[in-house]
Amino acid sequence: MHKYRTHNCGQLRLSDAGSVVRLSGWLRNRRDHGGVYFIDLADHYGITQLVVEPGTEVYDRISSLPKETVIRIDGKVVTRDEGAVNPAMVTGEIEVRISDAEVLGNTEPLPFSVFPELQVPEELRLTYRFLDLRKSKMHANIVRRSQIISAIRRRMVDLGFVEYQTPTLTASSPEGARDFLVPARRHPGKFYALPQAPQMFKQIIMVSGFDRYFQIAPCYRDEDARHDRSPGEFYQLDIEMSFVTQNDVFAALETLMTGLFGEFSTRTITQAPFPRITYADAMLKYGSDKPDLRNPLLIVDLSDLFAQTTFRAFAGKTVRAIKLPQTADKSRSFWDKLEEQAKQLGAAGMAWLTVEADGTLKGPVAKFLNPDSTAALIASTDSVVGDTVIIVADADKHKVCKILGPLRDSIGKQLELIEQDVYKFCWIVDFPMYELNEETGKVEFSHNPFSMPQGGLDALNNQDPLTIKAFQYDIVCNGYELSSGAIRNHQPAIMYRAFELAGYGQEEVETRFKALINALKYGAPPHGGIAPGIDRIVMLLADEVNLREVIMFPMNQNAEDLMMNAPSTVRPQQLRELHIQVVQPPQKKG
RNA sequence: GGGGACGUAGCUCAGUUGGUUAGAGCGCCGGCCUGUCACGUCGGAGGUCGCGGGUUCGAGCCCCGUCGUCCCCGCCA
Repeated sequence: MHKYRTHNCGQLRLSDAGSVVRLSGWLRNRRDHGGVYFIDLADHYGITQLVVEPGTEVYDRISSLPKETVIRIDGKVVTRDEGAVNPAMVTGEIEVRISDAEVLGNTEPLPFSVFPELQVPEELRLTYRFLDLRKSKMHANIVRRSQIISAIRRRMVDLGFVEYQTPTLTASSPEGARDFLVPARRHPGKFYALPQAPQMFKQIIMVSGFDRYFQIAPCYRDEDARHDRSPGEFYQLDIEMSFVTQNDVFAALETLMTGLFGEFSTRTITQAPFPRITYADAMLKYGSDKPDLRNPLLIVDLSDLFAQTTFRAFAGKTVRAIKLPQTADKSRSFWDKLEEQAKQLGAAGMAWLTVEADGTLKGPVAKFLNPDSTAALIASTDSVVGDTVIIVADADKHKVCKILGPLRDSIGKQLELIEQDVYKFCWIVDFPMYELNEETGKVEFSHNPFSMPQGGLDALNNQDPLTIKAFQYDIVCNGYELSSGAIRNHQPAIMYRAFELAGYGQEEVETRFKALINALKYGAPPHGGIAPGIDRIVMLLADEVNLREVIMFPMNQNAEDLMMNAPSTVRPQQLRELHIQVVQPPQKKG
């Protein structure tokens, strides 16, 4: 007999009744009935119920073991009585009568309950992650993550992609987020950087003639955390393709996503082709470049309607509205809270108007509307009796979006309008190539500087930079930006000009993006790609709100690994070897 | 860097207007129970109310500071 087990804890069935087996696992739970003692023995594969009677030597040995002790048992598989069958367990028709037992691993008192799976402070969970991961939900999430990644690889290969690896010790990238730096021992004062994404590598792979690249790529960015953004590191499904247009990239991703989400979920999934929404449209209708299309609410522009109004709060400003269907019966406090929320988002105020049975509008600003405007407002918001229209105005169009976008999300949730059990995908297209930095007044790249401007060199030479769009796109699912991507700028001449408009001279481009610009000079194919976030995909498919629930060993919000105690100080000798001297920031006075 | 919420037993939480000895459930320890599967039941141990200061006759509760966790803003080409 094997030293530890003949079967695992999820394996035994009715057909095994009568056989003598050996099992090992964690003592997850126990129930003492005086005359009979039950143990739930658990491992990666499942749970098997063990039974032992008091008065035996085995009982004395195991009846007082704490939960989560690792034990090995020998015993006979027996059929459970009809009334004792547990249909919720795959092993629920049998149990194992213990004849011998041995403790393989003792446990200290647990810092929290592994079973039942109660709520535990995040800090404790992360410190004792090995215990947290034993919980069935976490265990299932992590296994699911692995299956999803396997499926992605299989599907990518089926689509004709080949996985290539790229370095994780590379050069600091001049644009983008803060880098993680690694001191170079052999080069005092010089540093490697961990890649924020294999962006230049994957483009160079295309120049090298490999055509369809993918990689489950680790990416490192020194940014602060969000519920959908891990600090430090995360994984992207990095993709790049040669000789493609934007539609070719979309088609590949649509095939992957519908297949993948269909494989791992029973929810309804947007059918390909996914809706294409221009950036400008998305900002107007949803107040966001990552709209949650499960939310039926739309933002409507009423600026023209109020252009001539005597109401100073609206006159000459960007005025936009959301219609809240059948909300006339909402209490005053509902609207007050909503206005408070709008103010916290930066609004000067929020007006609301309810459509009355006689076709008039009721509300604090109704008096500023003549009958014609009233009718126009009702028409443009497509309102009927009992609907309420909320209105926000500001001289700054961006600000109105930043207020109404989150408000739209919040109202959708409050009114329970969010469609459940669906994955709604869309593409956001036609991102602007440049934007104006409000502080400096300078033109800057709004996204990836390597994107191909729509209209090419001609547009760069003859168009107002702020009106140039890029072949730059995002894929969005249920309000989460899964990825940005672009058709790249593969022509050095266009590249130099594009950077010139953003204030970079040719020499500067040569030094900062030396590898890429150099590669593009030696026969570069037109190419483009995208890089969906693996963690976010798994989070959506696992129906989790927080990324940490689908990552085995995540860092906390302060980018600390509480289990491994990272970051940590290092020995002085290590610093000397690396030619590093630590200068502590001045102490905050206490 | 800024804002918000939270911090009471190992865990989840309650704690009234500031008033006697700070409670409950789970877990833990001990007893009882032959069919449970979040078993039931009886009893017991377990507390610097995050920490420091202040107001007060009296602070878990009020004020100031500080630390920690999460969420948000900034940041994320």
